[in-house]
This record gives sequence, structure tokens and C-alpha cells, in this order.
Amino acid sequence: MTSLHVAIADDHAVVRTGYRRLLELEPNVSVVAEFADCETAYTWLSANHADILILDLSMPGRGGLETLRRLKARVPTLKVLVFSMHGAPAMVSQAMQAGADGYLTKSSAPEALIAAVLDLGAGGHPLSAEAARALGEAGNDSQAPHQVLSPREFQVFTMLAQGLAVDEIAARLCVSAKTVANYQTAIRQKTGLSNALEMFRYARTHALLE
Amino acid sequence: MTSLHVAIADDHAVVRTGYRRLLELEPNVSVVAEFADCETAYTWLSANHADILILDLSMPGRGGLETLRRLKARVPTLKVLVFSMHGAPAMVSQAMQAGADGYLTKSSAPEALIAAVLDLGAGGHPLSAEAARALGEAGNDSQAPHQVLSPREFQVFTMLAQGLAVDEIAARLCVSAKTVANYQTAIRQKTGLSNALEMFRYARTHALLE
DNA sequence: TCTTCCATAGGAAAAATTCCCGACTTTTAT
DNA sequence: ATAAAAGTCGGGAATTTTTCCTATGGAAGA
Repeated sequence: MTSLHVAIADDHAVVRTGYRRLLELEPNVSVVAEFADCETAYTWLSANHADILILDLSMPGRGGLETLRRLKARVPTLKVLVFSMHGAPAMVSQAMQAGADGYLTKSSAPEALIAAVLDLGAGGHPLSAEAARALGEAGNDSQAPHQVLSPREFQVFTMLAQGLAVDEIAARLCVSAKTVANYQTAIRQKTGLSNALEMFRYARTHALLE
Repeated sequence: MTSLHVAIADDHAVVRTGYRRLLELEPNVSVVAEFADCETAYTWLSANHADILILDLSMPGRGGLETLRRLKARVPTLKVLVFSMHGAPAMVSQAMQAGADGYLTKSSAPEALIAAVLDLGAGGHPLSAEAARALGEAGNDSQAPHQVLSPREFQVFTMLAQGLAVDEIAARLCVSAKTVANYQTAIRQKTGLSNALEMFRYARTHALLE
């Protein structure tokens, strides 16, 4: 079996070196390139050959996801293993839709990285347990706010999620603060989001704001 | 010269292994322990000896900064090198005040980690360029949270900014909910941030979280 | 038409927040 | 070394916000 050519994209030099040393313990794996930003990675991989790219999504250059998309469009044969800090359902789901071939969280054991690379080389689609669970969750949002909330409630929800106070919302909608407070209570109960910050996060990850 | 005994605390196993391999290239350095969370680190270091702790502030177990403080109180001879994802001025300043002996950002070159460890062993206080610059800046922002807030207030601030409820914070800090509520009031007054969402946004744009 | 859902809001109770204060400890300055 | 200042912690009371329950009128649907 011929050796797997791996490229690493991560903005932290120390972390890159860590991966490299780890991977080079494996005889069938050789690290052929390292990148500190998305543009460099894209340019190099368009011109040179690698079998697998280990990609940290939280990179500068704005848009690891976007780079992933462009890269898969340009070099479809490249296998991309996303290696991210967090395993948020939305992130995993976004990454897989953008064309990732595997998803590992950084909390995985070191051996898991090697295993995932070998798995990818063999045509597999390695997911960490965390990522797999997240993918499962992503589909079932049957109780999304736009489903369970009435139009007016949803409108108040978006304003709360933007950080507006009850009084301000009441002023803008020209209704009593009492009414808005009551909506707020209903929204909290129906969605389980118990404060404005949770609403904000939910709204952001589900792209419910502008 | 006798060997430097180094301990590593970082919640990502892969990253820990990377540091270890890197450091073990140096003959005068030996890695004597690894920890994935703050409590384990604290317990072990209270009972065993190490010269240097490499500490990732963004660890679970609530409060890398708090652990740093406790650790320096318990084991003053221990040198702590904070190794953080980002070099936000506020974070650097808080870490140094909490007793860190050095501060490196993860974007540093791998050699910088080794150099910093050796420097620490020789009694130095290594700062990455980024961190040093941040320390300089920290003086300017005269009404930034880390300036106007006391350590405890700042701690509560970060938790509020993460969306934790007053009761949850009280439970984690083992103080009365009344106390936390009072801190919250003080924080709101001092910073002008009147709710958790504003605190979150502020904390995010100033990179004060994790 | 009759039922159901929605938008609106008042009242009362419960919970959270604010404001003021005191005790005690640690740090800082003189 | 001692005084002053700052920090931590929480109680009490007043205030504000939130919850829960209820009610009215309108619109949509069977």
C-alpha cells in the first residue's frame, strides 16, 4: 500500500506541529504540507496533490466553511477531515453539507485522529461520537420557534433575541409592556429558551435574524 | 543542569500529546503529568512536584483563572506558563494578575514553547510578542470591564456573559445567590451593560470568553 | 353558527433586582 | 506599623419583572 499524503490547515503553529508528529508515527502517512490560513491552503491544494486535508474550521481568513466548499468544488477527489473545537449540531451539519468527508472534535483521543485519517484513506467517513450525535439532532427540530410560535410571538421572539428590553419592544409594537411580558413568558415556555441570550444563540445558529 | 519537570493541562488530548512530543525533544525537559481538567491538575500539583505547569485557560471545570489563583496560593514555587488560544488584552492582563509567570498564545512558533519553558526554568517571564503588546494596551481602555471590575466581579461577569443564571453561578461559586445578584448589579452599573446579551456581545468582541 | 386560535391586557402572586448596610479580610499607602 | 482603601460576602426592604390566571373581542374554519 502506498503512503497517504496528508495536508494540515490550522492557524496554530504548535498545534500543527503536534499533529504532524503524531501522524508521522504512522508509516503509511506522510505530511506533505501545512497551512496557517485558508487562502494558502486553497492555492496550494489547487496546484498540488494531497489525499487528505485536515482542516480546522476556526481559522482566520473568514470562512473555513466557505473554503471547504470552494475546495471540494475545485478538487473533488480531495478528502477533507474537519477537526473542530466544538461539536455543535449546527456546525457539524453545516460542515457535512459543505462537503466534509469526516468530522472530529479536538477532544478526541490522539489515536482517533490517526484512525480517522486511515479510515478516510480507505474510503470511510469517520465521525466522532459527539459529531454523530449532533448530526442526529440536527434533523429533529420539529419544535423550532417558527413552528410552535404564533406570528406575533415569533416577532417578539426575534426582538428579544436581539437584546431589546420588554419596554422597548412594547414601545415599538405600540402595545402594553404587560402584553409583551406575557408573550415573553409564552415564548420561554414553548421553546424552552429561558433568557435572551439563549434566544440569541438559537436565533443565530438557525439563521432566524435578518 | 538537572531536568525540568513539566506538567501539561489542556482539555484536548491531541493537543496535549502534541506538546509532549515537542517538549520531549529537549533533553533537559521531561513531561511528568498531563491533565484534562482543572480539578485533576490542582489535586495532583498539590501533592506532587513539578517545576512548570503549562496551562490552557480555556479548560472545563469552571475557571482556568481561578485554578491559576488557587494553584499559586497553594504552590507558590510552581511556575505557570499560560498558553491560550488568544492574546486578548483583557485575558493577558487578568492572567498575569492572577499569578501567571509567562503567557504564550497558541499562534506562537513551536520553538517558542520550548524557549519559553527554558526561560521559565531560568527564572524569566516569557511573553509572546502578542501578549506583551496586549499588556501595553490593557492600560488604555480605562473603562473596560477588566479595569473597573474586581477579580470576583470579573469572574461573575464572564459567567453572566455565557448565559448562566444567577442561581447557577451561585452554585458553582458556592456563595449565596444574593451575593451573585449583588455582583450583577455592580457589574451592570460599572460597565453600563444592562443585560446578559449585552455582556455576551461585549465579551465576544473583546475576546474575554474561553 | 359554533369552536378554536390569536392578540390584547388587567390583577395578584412569585421571583428577580436594586439599594443600603454591616462584618470581616486583604491589600495598599503613609 | 498602623491607618486607609478595597474586596468579599450576605441580610433586609423596596422596587421591578415575570409568571399565572382570567377575560374580551376578532378572525378563521368546520
